[in-house]
Amino acid sequence: MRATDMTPQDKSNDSTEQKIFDAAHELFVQKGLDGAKMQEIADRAGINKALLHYYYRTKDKLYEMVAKSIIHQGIPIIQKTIESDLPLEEKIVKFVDFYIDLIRRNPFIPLFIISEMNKHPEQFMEKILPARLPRPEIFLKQVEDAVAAGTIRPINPQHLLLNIISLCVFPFVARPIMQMVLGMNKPEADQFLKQRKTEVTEFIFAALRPR
Amino acid sequence: MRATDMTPQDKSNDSTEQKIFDAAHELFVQKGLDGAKMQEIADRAGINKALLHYYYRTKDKLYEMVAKSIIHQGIPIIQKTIESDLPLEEKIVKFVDFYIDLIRRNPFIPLFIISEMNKHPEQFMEKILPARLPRPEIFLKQVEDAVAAGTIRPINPQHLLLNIISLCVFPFVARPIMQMVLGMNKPEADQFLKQRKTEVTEFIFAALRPR
DNA sequence: TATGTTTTTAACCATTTGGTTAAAAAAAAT
DNA sequence: ATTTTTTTTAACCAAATGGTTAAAAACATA
Repeated sequence: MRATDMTPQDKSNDSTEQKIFDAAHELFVQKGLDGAKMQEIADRAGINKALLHYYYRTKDKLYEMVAKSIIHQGIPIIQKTIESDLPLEEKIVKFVDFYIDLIRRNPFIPLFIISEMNKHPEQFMEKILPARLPRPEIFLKQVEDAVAAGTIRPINPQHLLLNIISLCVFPFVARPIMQMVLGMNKPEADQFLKQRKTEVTEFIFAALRPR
Repeated sequence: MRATDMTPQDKSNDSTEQKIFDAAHELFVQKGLDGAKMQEIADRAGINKALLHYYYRTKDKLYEMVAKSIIHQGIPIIQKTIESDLPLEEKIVKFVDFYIDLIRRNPFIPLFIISEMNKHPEQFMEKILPARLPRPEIFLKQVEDAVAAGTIRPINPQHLLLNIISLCVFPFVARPIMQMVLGMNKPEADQFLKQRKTEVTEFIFAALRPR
């Protein structure tokens, strides 16, 4: 059984193993490895705590499987887009489109990654992060070529990639405090974040327009 | 005694109270409220655990004082710049300059805020976040006026503010994974992050240039 | 020097935590 | 129908955790 076989899903007709996984997924996302407790996971799954150990052996193993599943929900979309042969402009549009959609539906993904990556760096890097990460070489080359051809303003490709990801991710990660600073209630903030896709795309292309 | 009276500082000739605060600051930053343990804090401070309670009464109170101190290290610089009467262009340059400097020296500030804000939302919002947050009204008005005057490309002021902050903060928050995706070692990543200030400023002004 | 106050220590406490165990119950195989 | 295997239960365990207590030590004052 691999991490990709066990993902969060609909709750009806669940096996005990799936019930545990779903409960753990929710609690690890909300409270992280240290904050989520085994008894709490058992309560949420509606099972006896000893079953956690029967099916997953230790808290760490359960956590690692959940964490891998979360990573697996986020990384392939980046990979598919960044590594594709689409023309640069189309690639940027699609990346922003897909990535913001993904994060709007699953804001826990970047939140979890950032938090746990910094709280448990060794465990994260050595046990959770997949061996194969998205490779940006095609994208970087495309940016270089576009700069050389004069179709975009001169810019360091790595900084451009980082800018694109920053603009997509950060607003969702910092949502609570940004909402307060901008004086928005929840529906207003929802509406505001709905606009991110077009705002980010426009901002990036404006920034890339040759002089 | 207020949170502003107790900040992390040089370790020589410390009072016991300061030693505790410094140790707690380090450990809460590294591991968060749930991950940092009182005995661990006492060990790091080189004191007997009972003193934690003598000086700070409970873990929660110690945490809240440390958290307030961390917030206090980050927010005033935003406030001072955003709320100043500087012309818009100069305000953006100074904001990016000061803010990236602050985060480069203290990457724990946004990391702590994002992580703890999402792990303990009620405690964060009700006990830690100051009543007075930076007010963006002057900045937003300046952007509107510049758009109306045609000195910058039409853009929603709130999105612009969010874009600026995203570009400044996110690379430091996501450093470990971005470093791996971009295939950099630590010195290379340090050098790369050194360039953020000019890259971000250029990117923003390019994005704002009227058509 | 004696007294009062503050700080520190070491032992202790009740609860929580991740994990174990053996028996009972349920499911599967013969 | 019986036996074997798997799943579940409830009780238990040792260590960890945040916190308490009373006495000793250190400091300050008269």
